[in-house]
Amino acid sequence: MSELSKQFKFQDVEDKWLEYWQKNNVFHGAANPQKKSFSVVIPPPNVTGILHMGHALNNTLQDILVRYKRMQGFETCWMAGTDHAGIATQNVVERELAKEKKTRHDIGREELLKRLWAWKDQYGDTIINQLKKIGASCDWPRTRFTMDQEYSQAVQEVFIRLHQKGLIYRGEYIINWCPRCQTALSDEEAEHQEHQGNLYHIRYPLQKPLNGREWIVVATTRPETMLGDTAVAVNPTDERYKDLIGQKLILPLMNREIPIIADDFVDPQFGTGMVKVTPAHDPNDFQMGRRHGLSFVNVMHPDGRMNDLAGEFSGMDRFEARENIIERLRESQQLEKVEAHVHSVGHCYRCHTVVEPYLSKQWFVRMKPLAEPALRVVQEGKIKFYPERWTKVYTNWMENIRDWCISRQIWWGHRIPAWYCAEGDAGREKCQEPIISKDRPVKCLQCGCTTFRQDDDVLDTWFSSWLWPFATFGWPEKTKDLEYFYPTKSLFTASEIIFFWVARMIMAGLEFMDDVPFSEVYIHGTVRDSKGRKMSKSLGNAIDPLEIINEYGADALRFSLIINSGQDLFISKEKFEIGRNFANKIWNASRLILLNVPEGNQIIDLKKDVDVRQLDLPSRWIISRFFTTLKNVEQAIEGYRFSEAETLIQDFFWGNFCDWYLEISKNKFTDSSVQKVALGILQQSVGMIHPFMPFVTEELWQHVGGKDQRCLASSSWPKSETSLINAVVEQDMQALMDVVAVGRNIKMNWNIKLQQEIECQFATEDERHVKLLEENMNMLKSLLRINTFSIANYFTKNQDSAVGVVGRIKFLIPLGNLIDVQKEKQRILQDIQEQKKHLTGLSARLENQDFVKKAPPDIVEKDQVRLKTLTIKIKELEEVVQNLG
RNA sequence: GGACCCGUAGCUCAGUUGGUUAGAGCGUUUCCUUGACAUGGAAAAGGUCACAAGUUCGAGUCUUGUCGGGUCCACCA
Repeated sequence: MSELSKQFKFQDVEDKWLEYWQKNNVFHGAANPQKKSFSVVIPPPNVTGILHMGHALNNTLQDILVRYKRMQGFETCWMAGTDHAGIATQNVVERELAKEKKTRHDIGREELLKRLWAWKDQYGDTIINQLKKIGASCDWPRTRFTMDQEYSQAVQEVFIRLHQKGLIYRGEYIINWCPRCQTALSDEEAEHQEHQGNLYHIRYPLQKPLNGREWIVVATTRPETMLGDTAVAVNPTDERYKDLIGQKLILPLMNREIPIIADDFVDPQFGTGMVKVTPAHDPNDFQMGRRHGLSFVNVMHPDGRMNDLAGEFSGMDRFEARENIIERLRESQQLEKVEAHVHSVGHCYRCHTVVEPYLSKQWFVRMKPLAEPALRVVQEGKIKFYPERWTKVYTNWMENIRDWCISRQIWWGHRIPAWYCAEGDAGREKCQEPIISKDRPVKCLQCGCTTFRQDDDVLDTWFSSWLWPFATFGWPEKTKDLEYFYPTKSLFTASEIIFFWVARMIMAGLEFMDDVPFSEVYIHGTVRDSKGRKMSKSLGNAIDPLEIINEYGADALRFSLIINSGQDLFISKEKFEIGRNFANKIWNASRLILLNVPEGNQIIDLKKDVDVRQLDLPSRWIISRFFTTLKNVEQAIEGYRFSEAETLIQDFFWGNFCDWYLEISKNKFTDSSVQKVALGILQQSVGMIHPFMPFVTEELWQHVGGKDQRCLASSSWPKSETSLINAVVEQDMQALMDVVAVGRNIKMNWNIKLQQEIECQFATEDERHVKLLEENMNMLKSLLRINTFSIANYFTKNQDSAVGVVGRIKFLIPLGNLIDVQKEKQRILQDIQEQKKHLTGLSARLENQDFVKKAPPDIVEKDQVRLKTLTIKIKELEEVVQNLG
């Protein structure tokens, strides 16, 4: 058998296996009626994306499940791809353009698109290649892009269908406007953050003084919008202002006459109880404007500068205008006061500029009809969230859903399939409604004109992402793959994406496929640094997964990320040692076995190829432990408890197999049954660990997996053999391990070297224990270095021995003149005291009639047994003290 | 304003439906290079389970409140 290096050199194997898996098409899945299907779609990263820890976590989780299912024999497809990420990508290319001192308007739409596609061709695969490095077993040849030809067809189809159903409309409303990106955003794309601002109290003079009042005071956080005020509102029930309703005010700085109106919306408690109404710059004011037939005065350019309707402030940036307006009001004594005021301000999720509520004509999706079925499938349990609490977040959003603004004033994206005829553009009343069509219309049915202009806007990126689970399989065509792989099984994502993507995919799936897009949604945490801050490039606290792969290996990255994953993950570089060390441990355990097992082995079936009844206790024990672990690992994976699965694996492989079984077996490798068991457990373990650490296991499989085997990635998951789980064996072995541990403790206590041989005397009243000790004395000898031993029923009086007690097994280790009798006595007396404390508690509980009567009988019985054992133990310890003299 | 999560060893976290003397990894201390591995082995120290009240025979676990930390939602002029 080939020699392994002393350490696992991940550098030597990772690329080799990536290439092998790829070449042999191991990750490809295709419609196969003979097998059950298992499919997952990747959350498509932005084409502009660079792999960060969040991606690494997200994709490792998916990969564990996908590899596990593939090994279990499912026909597996993990759909890969990227998202065109409209605003983000356009921003990147526009920044490049800016270096040439040009804007997109200088070069025009077509030229910009050319550059965008060129950028995509050059850099678009970056993240895909990075994902491959972590071992993600996606069906890579299928890799889709949300602006692929076929995918775009699906997007247009969806737009047209929804429009036909009356679920898409166009209209003038207040939307979130990013003055920097110069586009509309959806409500989800405006991130609200608490902001320490001011509440400005401003005097608006009455046209005619009334009841001694010359002015009224309004409070606002955005004084610049006052230039577009067309009314001031009070609550109709507010006694203070009843007489003012219907009066006129003179808008300061603009000298425009505006009315005082009454509206229920106004909260008399807030501010002064009088609200300035700016219908073109605030969603509430917009509603009031509609209710009261006010005019809509837009005072801002799309780039956030004040426009011609802003009078003397025209041309100023909105925040500059704010300063100037306040200054002017102060000068004219119309600024009554300024209060500090914390309120939340929306920011563009792409460039973090403060968004402006802005009046403009946009396209919207009517959401209520789509939300209702999507809500139902979750309530009925057809889709489950893990952890379950996210159900509530989802439900809450769905129940309060608002219409979705889907048009964007950028150029990178799916152009809206709406066409305007020349007559309509010229103002012809009947031709105002656009024609919805994939292709340019031939003739306007209203006026007969043949000149058309396509809508300039493109669709929100998420308007294509929400089709991902079926558009990637060829929808609207009824492809075999679509039929076979839809619906998918699981979706893995972070909580921020629930509204953007998860919720909308569910709506789209139900609307267009008449079925849920997936049945289980796993929400994982956010990766943070060791101080709990979100990892970000700008903070400079990000740990680059690729750097970790270079330094510690991909397996280490994967294993360490998952085992640390709780709600959020707090990551520092040292944490990746966990995975590196474990990979190395697996490697070296294999090395030990390979050095001792002859070449040419087959895969060992621990049930058929080994007769368990012939095996010694440690072998039966490790087999039982393996199948216990396997069962628990399976349950953990199925329950999306991946970190638990890894803990189970590590406990078994390191804590049981390496620390005990291999230690015991080291000197017994001449025994062919030991060879078989050690190799068999190793083979099965390597399979069990593969979904978590694909590289080291695949490499080892070539050495331990026998001849002519398929690669591990396409092999079978270990077969569960619960009949080989044996609780009695596990208990017996545990007792012997405890003896060893207590014995080592004694040695350590008395400064006896671990490898120094000792004598031992055992005492136990239980015949079974006597047998157990005698049969396994060889094992104890090798682990405790027992020289001679005897088994007695009673200890004779001794002056020179340390004593250990494990359950009902008691043992003496003669120490000769090494022992300090007083010290040993002291130690035991202390132990007795400790035990007595527990005894007191236990007997108090058992004397409590309420406990005896009300607690379940098995619990009471357990405690009674415990009491008995403890009593004997104390008695024996006291005996020992007496014997010490 | 509403909803949610977290608080267990110096650090990061486990702790199933309430039921032994609350666990692990890292870190710390002591010992050990004997051919699988020092990316290793052995042993040890370290906890009033944030606090308070309640339910219960029994609470880290359930309820309520308090304090501390975090997240999300909302038409917060």
